[in-house]
Amino acid sequence: MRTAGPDKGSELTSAQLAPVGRETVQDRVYSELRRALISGLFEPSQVLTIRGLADALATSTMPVREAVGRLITEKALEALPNRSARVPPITIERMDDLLRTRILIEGQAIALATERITGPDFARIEAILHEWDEMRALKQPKDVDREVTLNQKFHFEIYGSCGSTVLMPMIESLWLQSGPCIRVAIFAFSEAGEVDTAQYHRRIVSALATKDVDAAREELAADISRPFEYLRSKMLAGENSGRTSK
Amino acid sequence: MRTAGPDKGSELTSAQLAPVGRETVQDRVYSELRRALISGLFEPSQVLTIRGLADALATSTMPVREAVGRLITEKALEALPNRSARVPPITIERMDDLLRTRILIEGQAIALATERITGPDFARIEAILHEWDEMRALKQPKDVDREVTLNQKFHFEIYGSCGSTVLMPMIESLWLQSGPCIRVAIFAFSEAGEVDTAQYHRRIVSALATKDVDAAREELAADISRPFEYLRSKMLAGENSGRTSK
DNA sequence: AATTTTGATATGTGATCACACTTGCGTTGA
DNA sequence: TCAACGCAAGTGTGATCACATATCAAAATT
Repeated sequence: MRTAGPDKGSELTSAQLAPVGRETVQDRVYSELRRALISGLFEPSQVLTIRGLADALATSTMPVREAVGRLITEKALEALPNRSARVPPITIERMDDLLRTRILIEGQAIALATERITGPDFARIEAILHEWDEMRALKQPKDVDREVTLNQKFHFEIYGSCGSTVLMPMIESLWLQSGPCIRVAIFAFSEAGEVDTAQYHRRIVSALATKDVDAAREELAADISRPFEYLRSKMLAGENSGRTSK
Repeated sequence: MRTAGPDKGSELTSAQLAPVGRETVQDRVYSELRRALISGLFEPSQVLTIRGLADALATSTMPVREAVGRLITEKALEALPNRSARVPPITIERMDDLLRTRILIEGQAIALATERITGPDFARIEAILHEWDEMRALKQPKDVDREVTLNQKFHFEIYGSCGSTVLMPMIESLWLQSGPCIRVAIFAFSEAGEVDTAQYHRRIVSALATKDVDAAREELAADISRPFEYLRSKMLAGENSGRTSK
């Protein structure tokens, strides 16, 4: 038997060989679509067809349709009456709804994390912030993808310390839903004078370090709100001129 | 064309015929499994096989596997390393986690609903409470299924008034996850001297009627907590004797 | 010329088949 | 007698096919 269980007295120990852990095609498709959605690769209101995605991902329709179905149940995609799927359109109401809920839930997560976070967690967080500083030091043309990824890693490193297996999937779902908005906002940020995101993150870390629950909630809310508020004002400004997502 | 769109000048208007809205087999399977889970038809730690469910539902494996996949993503089922699915086991930690999160989110929902709820909503809620009274008046052998269903209808009638399309799916997911626990608790309630659930519900309605947000949160939390606290004490009592779900 | 009809293309859904892996039981060996 | 081996049944996964429906464009009719 070649299972991961420890073989009692012979040939190989788990110290030498790590279990390889098979990953299904469906999981890869699901992860890839998740990544694309959080990074905002798909634009709001864009229609996604199963066969189209299958071709793009170089696989058959089977894993894609199951992944799309899963994404629809967590509201990362929207089911059209035709049974097709599209990435949900952006409306002001939906953005307000998302922001309000994210502050509630991620605020709770960081409150729990404040009381549980330990040294190694801080080390990992500092590593992420350091990576951010390096990126900014280079002053290269804004790498939005990298920025989005680092921002995500920073937040989830904190949330992961909250110790709640119920909150985590909810937060992931919320990020999935707000992914498209965020991308648009960050692009806008990059165009209109750079605001230092790392500064907001450092204030969050400070609150965590002093175990100040209320401050952590506050700073986190400020960090989350920023892109939403910016996008909100931008949408309100160009409301009666631009197309508001057909 | 036989679409649902209004035909301009001829035969039938939508006033006469309502769109039938085709329902796929997959949707029916999904709904049925949801219902079964919320009602607690499956016991914790029970393993569900795709072919087994397909046979029980008299369909092929295809709709079942997609429905099961969706239920796994919303944590209503759990993916085993064998790639099979089982209903998640009950642990004290998980129950506490679920309860805490439910109070947070459903509390927010009822807070929003308090400020938006209108006359017709109250009428529907009263109808549900009335139905409950009728059921109890008959003093028939406790119809646990009916009780679970009415309790669900009552809560979701309220939450539906919160106006948040982001909160609603989360609440549904939470109910899906706590379904098995609740069922066990309600059974225990029915055995050990009846506590009047309707009384708790009436207090919630009172708070809603007077638009007292804090009171509504409070009463709702009390209503939600009851079965969890009961089950918690019961599990702690029989901890070192019974099997704690392998 | 405008509208309706009709046909082709595309898409989602469900069923069936093939394959890899796991699991369990029966057999065989020491 | 007991352990190891091996075969068989069961299970999830992915591909392909068949079918109903939706969508769009061209063509025919009014």
